[in-house]
Amino acid sequence: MVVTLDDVAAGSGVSRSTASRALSGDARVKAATRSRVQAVAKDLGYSPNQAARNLASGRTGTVALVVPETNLLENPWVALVITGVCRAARRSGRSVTLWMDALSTERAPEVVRHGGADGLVIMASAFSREWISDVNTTRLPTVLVGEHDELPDAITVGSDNDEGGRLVARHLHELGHRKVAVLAGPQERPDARERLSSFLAEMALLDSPVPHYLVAEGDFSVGSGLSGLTSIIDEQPTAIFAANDLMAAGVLRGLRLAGKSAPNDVSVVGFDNLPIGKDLEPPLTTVNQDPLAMGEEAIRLMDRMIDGEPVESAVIPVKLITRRSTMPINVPLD
Amino acid sequence: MVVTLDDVAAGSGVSRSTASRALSGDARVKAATRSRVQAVAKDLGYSPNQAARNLASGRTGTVALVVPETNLLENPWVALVITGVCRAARRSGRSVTLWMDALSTERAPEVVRHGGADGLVIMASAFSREWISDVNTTRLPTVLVGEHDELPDAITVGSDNDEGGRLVARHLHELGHRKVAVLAGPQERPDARERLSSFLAEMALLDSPVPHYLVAEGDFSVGSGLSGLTSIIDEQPTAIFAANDLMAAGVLRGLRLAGKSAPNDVSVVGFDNLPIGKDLEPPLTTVNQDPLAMGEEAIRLMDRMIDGEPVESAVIPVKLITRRSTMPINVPLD
DNA sequence: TTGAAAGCGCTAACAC
DNA sequence: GTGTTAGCGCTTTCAA
Repeated sequence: MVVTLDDVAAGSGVSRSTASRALSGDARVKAATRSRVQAVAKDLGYSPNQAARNLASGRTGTVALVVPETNLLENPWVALVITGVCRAARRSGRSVTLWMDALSTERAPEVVRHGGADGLVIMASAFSREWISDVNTTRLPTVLVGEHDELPDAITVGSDNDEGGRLVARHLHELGHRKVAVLAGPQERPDARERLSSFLAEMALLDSPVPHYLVAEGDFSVGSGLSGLTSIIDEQPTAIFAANDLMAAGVLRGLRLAGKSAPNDVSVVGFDNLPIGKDLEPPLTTVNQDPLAMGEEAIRLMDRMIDGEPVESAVIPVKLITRRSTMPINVPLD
Repeated sequence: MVVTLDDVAAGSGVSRSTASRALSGDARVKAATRSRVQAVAKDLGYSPNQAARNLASGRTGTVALVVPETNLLENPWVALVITGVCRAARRSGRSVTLWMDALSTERAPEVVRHGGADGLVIMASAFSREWISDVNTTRLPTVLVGEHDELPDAITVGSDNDEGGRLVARHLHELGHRKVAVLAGPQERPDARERLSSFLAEMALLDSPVPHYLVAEGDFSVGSGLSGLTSIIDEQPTAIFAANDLMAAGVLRGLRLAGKSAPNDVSVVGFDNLPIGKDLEPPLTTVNQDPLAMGEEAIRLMDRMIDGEPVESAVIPVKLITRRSTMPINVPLD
């Protein structure tokens, strides 16, 4: 509505095309011309009309970030991924459209399909079945944060859940625990399955296979940690591995309600390393994921895909964070 | 690149304009025509090119949501506001560009100024001084979530901090507390000032004025709750009002470190009603804000502003949530 | 190294 | 109720 490229061109005595090139850093314009145009542009307070630019170039400079609403509300982990995505997007000159939707199929795919964004970054757990076909028809570059069963060939950025599960097994084993219970995540999720299977595999390797009756399944919520606990506590395990921190928090609360406490009665390990882990009582031993790095990696891959370069899924390393919720067996504290 | 409006028009035997009107729900097209066009569009898999639409209409259908990165990381409260904004935006057919930036002045205002969005929703605490001039030059409709000193005339959506502070005062007074300490928020923030002044005013009304040496200032972080506690605990207050939940969490931790506990030794009240409050030990008495409602209200105001209607700042009610971190004085528990 | 010209796909007066 | 006609502001061949 205000200052257009034509104004800048006229003001600097060049054609519109040259002005355009100068401002977008085209190598072909003479340095003197470029700086003159830039000066005029700044002088006039010119800023490009994004819509026109998008229309002419066929690109939007935008990535759509699809997040399940429930997750952002309950799970700080998602906030970190978002942060990473925003940071990286900004660095590569993109803007981020936040799509906190994902559950109603209607609008999102449509808007996204055309003109909304150059690419899609999706929190895998946001995926309903319906979405999948849409993502497939959409020929947009897509990166999944976390794996998803329905899209096995997708480009993903994941944590090393396999290594994570094994780290926990080794840690508990080293502390002397031989009767260890697992509160697994929802087994329809690949990450939850991997944490469980790797943990069980490693325990078996360590000659301490975990019997069936010491395995329960939750849904990654605090509440399911609490209720899941009741189904295994009677077996008197000396340690419990909860497949995420929220369930671990539920376990700790449940133990308190049952008049027991960690780590004296039972050692407890989580997974995620959410910020709240430090503030639990006792502070939680857990597996650190790096959601910030995952978000950044997602954008890195996305940039590549948009430029038509070949890319491969990425796995971000994890590490064990030892805090006070685990302790060696046979060495009562206090 | 693929199916355009012209294709739809041709396919349904109408002009492009009619097709356009039919698809955008213009009341002037005959119902029969509309449904025919819509059918063809669906059939062809048409979806509108957003950029072209924006360019032609001069609107983007987008609001930019500006959030300080640190807040999203540390403060779940912000996640709730974002959720509210996204929900409401979706309902009114807008998309949300997340601007997790705000600290570097450079790019944000420029991109936002032209073509990026129809309006700005800003978390007030994101505001650096530099931003302010930019927001003023930008003639974009702007809604602040929370007040900001530098923009006293802005349209804002705030919580009723005044009422909140008074609710806390009355609650503690009713429980019999007469020696109450305050851990205030950073006094450069209007909300922090209001919570403090209203609390002090109400205590004075109740004939229990709070002396200077029982007032400390923190920065709304857990750490500052912990350190702030040390400066008041020697005075042996029977209750502490921390001006947000994060500081209250710090206070609880500090009390434990000092070998004391809430509520037996000291009652503790927070402000915000963050989800973690329930999981603290003991569960935290606090003032509930409704960030979800704030986010939604922000979009409601924004829609109005974009349509050129007059709007006024909104204040969202608060209420006291009583949990176990406060108890009557003189009645030892356990 | 620069300019001229042709759209990108759509909306919105303005006629009919 | 529907068609005609201009652009929206920019990028991008294609020539020069």
